[in-house]
Amino acid sequence: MPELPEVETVKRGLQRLLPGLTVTYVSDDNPKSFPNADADVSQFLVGASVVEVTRRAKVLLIELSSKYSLIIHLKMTGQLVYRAPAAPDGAPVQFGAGHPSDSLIGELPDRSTRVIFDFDNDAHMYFNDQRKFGWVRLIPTAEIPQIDFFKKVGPEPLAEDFTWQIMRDGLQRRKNANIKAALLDQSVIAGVGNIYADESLWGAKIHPTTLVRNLKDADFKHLHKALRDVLQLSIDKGGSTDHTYVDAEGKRGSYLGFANVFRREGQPCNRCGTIIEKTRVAGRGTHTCPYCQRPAN
DNA sequence: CACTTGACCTGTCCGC
DNA sequence: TGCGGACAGGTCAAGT
Repeated sequence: MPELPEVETVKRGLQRLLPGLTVTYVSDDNPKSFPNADADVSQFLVGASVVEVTRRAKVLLIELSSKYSLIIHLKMTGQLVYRAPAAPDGAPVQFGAGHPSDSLIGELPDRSTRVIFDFDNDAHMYFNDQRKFGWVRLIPTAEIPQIDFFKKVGPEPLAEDFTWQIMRDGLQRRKNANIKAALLDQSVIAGVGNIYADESLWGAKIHPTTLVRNLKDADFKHLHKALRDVLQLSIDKGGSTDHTYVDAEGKRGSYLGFANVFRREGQPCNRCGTIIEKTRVAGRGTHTCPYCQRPAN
């Protein structure tokens, strides 16, 4: 579910809310969701305080004062929601408290809650995950760079030094694959998923089945700009919410209201009016304008 | 090695 | 209304 803009939105919310808070208790209902939440590591979790919340690719990192960090992957349906304690009558509502009016989710925990973190200010953070693909792990902060995923993950597409040439050279390692599969490859570019692959290819007027080896420099330049623009726009809109994604306060993102192709099959293209089609490319639902994005091979 | 496909889970939606 | 099957935004492992 969550791709780079969604994880970035969650990270920003948690970075405002968590630093300085101390973990007082952790419970989990599913060993898969927090495979090493046992006595070996809990001593580095309970009693530790949050130093900083960061993001790399689609992974959240919560650095703790114990020299350990929580690593969290939301995968398809994961949520990480902070709830402040209910305000006493007459007291001002705390930032991060439940917002019944605009929150997508209600009472927590609910049946998708897998892990609950309690903090010393009586707030809770809920890791919810309907499909149980996501996970939380606690590992020494110094060992993070040695994890296979971080060793092979590609560059951050919004980094200042992510030039179109770097993007071209990375994608050309997958020269015989189609461009959609290459964009989804986390070792080529970090954080791109199905939504922003489709949106950026529409922006660059490239058909998703086009083989990477058939793309020209002009295509890579257009794709580079389209990808960065669409990721930044989505972050500005708080990410995309289809049905399960919410930010750190349980609120939906509004990017899908600005999407040009994703989930718009049967509707007219915003550029030329041709009806948007949905097909299957690289094993994923894929949205294109058949006029703007004509297959090149 | 490069590339594609299936599996992991649960919930929802669509057609019969 | 009920039921089976397809599908869902991510990543691995296993297959060709």
